[in-house]
Amino acid sequence: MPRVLKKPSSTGCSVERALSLIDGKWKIVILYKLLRGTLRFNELRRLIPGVTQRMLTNQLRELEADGLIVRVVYAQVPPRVEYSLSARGESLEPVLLALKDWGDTNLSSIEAQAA
Amino acid sequence: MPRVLKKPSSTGCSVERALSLIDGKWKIVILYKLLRGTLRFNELRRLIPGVTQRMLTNQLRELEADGLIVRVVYAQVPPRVEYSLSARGESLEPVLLALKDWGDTNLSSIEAQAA
DNA sequence: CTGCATCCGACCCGATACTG
DNA sequence: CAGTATCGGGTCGGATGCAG
Repeated sequence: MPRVLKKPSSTGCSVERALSLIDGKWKIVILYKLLRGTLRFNELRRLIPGVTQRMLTNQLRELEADGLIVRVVYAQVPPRVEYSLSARGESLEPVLLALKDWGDTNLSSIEAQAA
Repeated sequence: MPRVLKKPSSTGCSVERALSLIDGKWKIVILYKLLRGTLRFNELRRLIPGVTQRMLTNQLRELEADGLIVRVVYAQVPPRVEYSLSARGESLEPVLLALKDWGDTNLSSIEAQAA
């Protein structure tokens, strides 16, 4: 497994470094979905149309490695894995909500213009 | 110039679509730097260590196409091009500030843990 | 159900050289 | 100063198949 340094990070300002933790095609959406509570793997998959299981796994692993989410595995058959926000992940709530508010307010006009 | 469809977008929820406007390696940082006021091309370049002029140009073009920034060219020698936030770009301020606050608060502990 | 391994194409993005 | 053009490698990410 590569799992190499994709984040040399410490490039610049705090915004830039904060960004490195949530960059990735799906991380913010995942975090946003988890705001409402714990979700299982396939529940997340259904909530995020377009994500492949490979990418979902990858992004979840990175979020876990960065301490933003918690992964709990129940040793049973069938397997059951639950993902939830860590305290640190929850601290991102203002950012996520600000982004959603902005989207709700501005997306329609922007998409209309772009078309 | 390709400038093709890199954003099929309209994939899912509002957060996801909002995200598509600010994804890209440098967009959020650029927007954040412009919060403080108008900047010229090379000023931005100096403020964002690590960005290449190619990427800076690309990201500025996309931000302009999405109506988040305004590009003003002064016909003179030497050339002078100024970038500033559009009204829509300024409306992102809560998001950008929330992200910076989060970074300031949590980055040190996260980076300590990661190490 | 929840993954991991592999193949493989697409594109991102850096380096470099050149222009008005 | 503020770009554009081109080359090329590295990575992202989709599809598929297999496993516990």
